[in-house]
Amino acid sequence: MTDPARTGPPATDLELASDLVVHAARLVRAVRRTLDLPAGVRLLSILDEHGPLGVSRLAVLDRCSQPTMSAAVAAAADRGWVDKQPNPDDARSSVVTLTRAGRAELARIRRTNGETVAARLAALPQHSRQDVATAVAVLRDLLDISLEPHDLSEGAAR
Amino acid sequence: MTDPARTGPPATDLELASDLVVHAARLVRAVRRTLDLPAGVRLLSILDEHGPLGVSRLAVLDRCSQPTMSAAVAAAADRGWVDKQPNPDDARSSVVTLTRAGRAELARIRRTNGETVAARLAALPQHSRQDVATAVAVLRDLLDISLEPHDLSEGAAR
DNA sequence: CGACATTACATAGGCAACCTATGCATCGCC
DNA sequence: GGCGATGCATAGGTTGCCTATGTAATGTCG
Repeated sequence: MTDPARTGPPATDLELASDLVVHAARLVRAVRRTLDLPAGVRLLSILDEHGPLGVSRLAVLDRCSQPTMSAAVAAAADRGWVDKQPNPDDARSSVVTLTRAGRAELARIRRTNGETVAARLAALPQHSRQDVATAVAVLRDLLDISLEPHDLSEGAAR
Repeated sequence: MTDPARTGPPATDLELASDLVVHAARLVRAVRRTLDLPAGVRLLSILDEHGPLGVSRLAVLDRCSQPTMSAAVAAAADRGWVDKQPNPDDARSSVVTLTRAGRAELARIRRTNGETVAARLAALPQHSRQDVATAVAVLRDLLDISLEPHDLSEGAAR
């Protein structure tokens, strides 16, 4: 298994953190190849989590640029997954809402992808369901703190 | 924080597995934006782990197509990170080897990326080092079993 | 109330990473 | 020697994402 020529087994915090990213990248591509992972899924996922939002705020939450999110919203709107209306309180901004069809599409993708991944996880006796939850939590929290600390956190609540 | 309109909090195995992929995708893009994550890193990482290999085998290990790996190898060879020689035992195939410079480059990227990610992880008191190790293991093992079951698993070592 | 910075979004243009399809040379085998 | 299988390269096209920039609406301030 181990090759004597390798630099060293992943042991340090640095290698661990680096490996986290590398393996995440591999997983994403592997999923994109075999399953169905359009970029718009993340948009639907955010709207499902946070409710209606404007484009810029969506971009921040997805850690992408505003033009990228504009395109994603336009594409999703074309397919009827989201509804984009001008904000009545601010003519500059929009309000993007998850439609019923979008919710169904999100559920469909979650189901298909989830089934595959869950099946593979089930074949790994060394990893409990709790381990997967831990992995998800690590990834999520890792991103949360990489945002601007004060402004974007759901301005609706206040 | 929670919005009453949302479909539901991630609870089922399916949603958990799906969220794993979505969050992984977000992390990868977030890292690509701020840090340095050229595609070739994965190639170097594989060579570091497994030692010299041919292009097709590398592609399988990285879960990418063979042409993609051919391009990655060519790019890495241009920069002196790998050495590509014809296989003396089989004129069809090549043997790609990690050079000293490639090893150094891999160490550099692991250091810079690792420092950033590790620093952010350190700012998350709710996640232990063990949690990160768990996350890495889940991602890695998840990919291991998605391969052909018998042939490619470093047939050399055993 | 008019000038000016700020904010929210759209558009233009381009690049990087991948993929499928296909061609070519070699190897294994009968 | 013919023939399928294997290893790799090339061609062509798609997706995803970025920076730079323009435009319109909003807040601010003299």
